[in-house]
Amino acid sequence: MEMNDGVAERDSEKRKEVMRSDSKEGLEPGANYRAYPKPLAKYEDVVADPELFKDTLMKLHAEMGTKFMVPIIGGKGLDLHRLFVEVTSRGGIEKVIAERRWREVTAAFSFPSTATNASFVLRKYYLSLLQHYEQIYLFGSQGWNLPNVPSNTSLTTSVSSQKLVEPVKSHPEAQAALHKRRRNSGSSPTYPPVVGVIDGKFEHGYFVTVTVGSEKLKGVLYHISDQAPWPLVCADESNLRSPRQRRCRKKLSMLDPNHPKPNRSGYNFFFAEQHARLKPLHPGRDREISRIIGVRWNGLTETEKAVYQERGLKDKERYKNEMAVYNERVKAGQHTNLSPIQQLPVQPMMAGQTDTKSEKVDNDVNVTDEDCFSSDDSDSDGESSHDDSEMGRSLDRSAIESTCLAETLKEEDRFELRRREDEKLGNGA
DNA sequence: AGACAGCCGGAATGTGTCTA
DNA sequence: TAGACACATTCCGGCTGTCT
Repeated sequence: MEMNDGVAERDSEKRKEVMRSDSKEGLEPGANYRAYPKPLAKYEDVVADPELFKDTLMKLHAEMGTKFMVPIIGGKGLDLHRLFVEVTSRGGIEKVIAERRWREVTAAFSFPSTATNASFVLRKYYLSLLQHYEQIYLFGSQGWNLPNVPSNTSLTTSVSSQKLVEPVKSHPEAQAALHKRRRNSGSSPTYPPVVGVIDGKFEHGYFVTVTVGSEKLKGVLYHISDQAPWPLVCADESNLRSPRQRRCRKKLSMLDPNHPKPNRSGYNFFFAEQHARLKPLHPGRDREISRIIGVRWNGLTETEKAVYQERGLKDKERYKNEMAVYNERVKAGQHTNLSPIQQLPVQPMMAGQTDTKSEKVDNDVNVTDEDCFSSDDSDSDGESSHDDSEMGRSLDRSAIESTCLAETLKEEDRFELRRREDEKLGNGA
């Protein structure tokens, strides 16, 4: 087995710590609370001894009254011990899913090429056969809540235990599927508003107080990723290198619809104009269009360029003025839509899920921090490359009911109109 | 690094159907 | 009913160029 993943090991230890401390005060036994059987061995022991693993796993299923069998994949019995080791050595099922490492896990089994959906099947079996086992032996969890409890009312439980409330729904794909179904059905459940306040921070997460409707709950948001614990913060912009991180930065600038749109250069205006002209002539050949525009730009005389550069200068001036007004507003403490992080609506989320594309999917009403701040994923991020059509799709998909995003869009629309008017004025002049 | 545009293709995942 | 398979869907980075 490869427990050479020191980071994963440390993560496990930290998760255990959180679970332990949390289980003392956070996971309050309720009507749906079920205590786990005591572990019969240490995690290290079951990892080292496949027989002990099998024995303890069967006993667990017997005690919990759940069905246990060795699944057949690709004509062979699935090595559950290996599956358990592969997954837990990567930090557990949640982390594997969140970090999209199922492929790695699947690769460890050398399934025949005919088993095309092996990773999907592996995950299915892990969830049904090993998830509780993982909770007990890896995380030291002492209990869990039965499904049917509205998941959004259970942030009082630890993050890890909360994910057990509706384990299937907690996973990105399942959430995506869920959302898909919701989209198809055209209906969505309504949840009470959830507002979270960060009480404190520790190395791998935050202590939070969450108000769910009229209920005040305390809990832990645990980030198990090796990356920055709060991807939306992007505090250190010097580290913003990858496109994903760049998008975080853009996202932040997009957050506040009152933030002036950065000025565009003369070339930007030229590009937009030429693109609109060339698009019908070269459908589906955008890269070529870009290249042509570049050639054309270089072929312009200084006088011709000056026309666009003048527009660029005007836009620069516009940006300068708007920024001055904006900065004054910020100084005066007037509203920008950029809420202090402590006041952000917080979606109950599971450990390691801060970077998954689907968590907001699970939230049809409330706005998650992801909706507004995600550095990643979420096609609603308004990435330049997925502009209008993508935005429309994403709205349709997930955020149409999101107050924050809807407001943001309204503001953006207004601003866009303003921008276009400016442009017209620029053209007229 | 991000602004402008938006399609392409790979990867991951979901879903439906067929077979033993 | 589980497994295998094919197809559909979704996501996201990359690509083009130049400028600020």
